[in-house]
Amino acid sequence: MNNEESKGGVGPRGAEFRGVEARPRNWLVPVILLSLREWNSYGYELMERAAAFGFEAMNPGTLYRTLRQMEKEGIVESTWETSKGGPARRMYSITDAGRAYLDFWAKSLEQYQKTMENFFRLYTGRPPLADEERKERKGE
Amino acid sequence: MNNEESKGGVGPRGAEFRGVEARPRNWLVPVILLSLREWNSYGYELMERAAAFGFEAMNPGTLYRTLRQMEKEGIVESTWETSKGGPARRMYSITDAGRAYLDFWAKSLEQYQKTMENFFRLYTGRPPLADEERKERKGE
DNA sequence: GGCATGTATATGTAAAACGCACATAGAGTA
DNA sequence: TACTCTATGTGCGTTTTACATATACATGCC
Repeated sequence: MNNEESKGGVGPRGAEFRGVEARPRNWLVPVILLSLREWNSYGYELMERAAAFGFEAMNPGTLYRTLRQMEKEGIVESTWETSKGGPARRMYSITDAGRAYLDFWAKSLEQYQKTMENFFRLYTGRPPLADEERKERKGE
Repeated sequence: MNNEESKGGVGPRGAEFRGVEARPRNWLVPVILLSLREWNSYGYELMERAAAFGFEAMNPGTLYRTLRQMEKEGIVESTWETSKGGPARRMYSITDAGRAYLDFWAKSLEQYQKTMENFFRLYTGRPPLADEERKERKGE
């Protein structure tokens, strides 16, 4: 949130709230692994596929750095491909360790989905207390 | 993932995968705001409530620092409370800006929930390609 | 009194993740 | 030649977060 906007009292209503990014850390990793489980691919193509999972405005640097890191961890492997027309590509494929890692992510995400449902049950289900009730509770 | 474990080929199967944290960045913020929307509270109590939303092993430092940051941003406000027995508490309440912020978070989370459903549709719904098919696809 | 325990808040530091800007280069085409 | 599209990468600073540590009040117990 920007300071100049919150001063008014009501707060900002525009679309620009700072730090609201409703996806987990390293979300790119499971997305890449899921893509690679379907078919082998390379950075530039994976970037387009990632757009469908919340990475509409993806920075190339982030993707390529992530891929290198993943390879270092052994969850993907790559071969340098120079045969096709255009610039050379680094073709990636998922490893067995990568599949295990993806499974682990899936379990973790499933758990988190339940937590989010909890959140929404409280958020939508129970309306916030009226001013009077809140004031009493405050004195409590 | 640890290197020594991924060398075998199959990869680790234990519970210790590095960097898998399936909750969104700043998840603590909407959790606190939701709690404060119900009733005013203070750090120590908020910590216990956050446990129900994926913060079972919460570090106090993280929470208190987050609360201060949130106050600086104007989405919560606090008063120093010395009346009760025990150490003094900093009582927090949500502001109007905070409610707007929470609403924004909720929309963002809803969006992300759909993305996760997409993920699971691909993950569970469509089984991974068999080895033969993958090999063909690899050669393209 | 002295001491342990539970409650309550806070800082210091360092690593990891991430966004943004920028760099490099092959291939086709006008 | 110059321009564009494809393709891969590095440098750098900010933010987020985990972990360790510090402080202090209140209560009960010996």
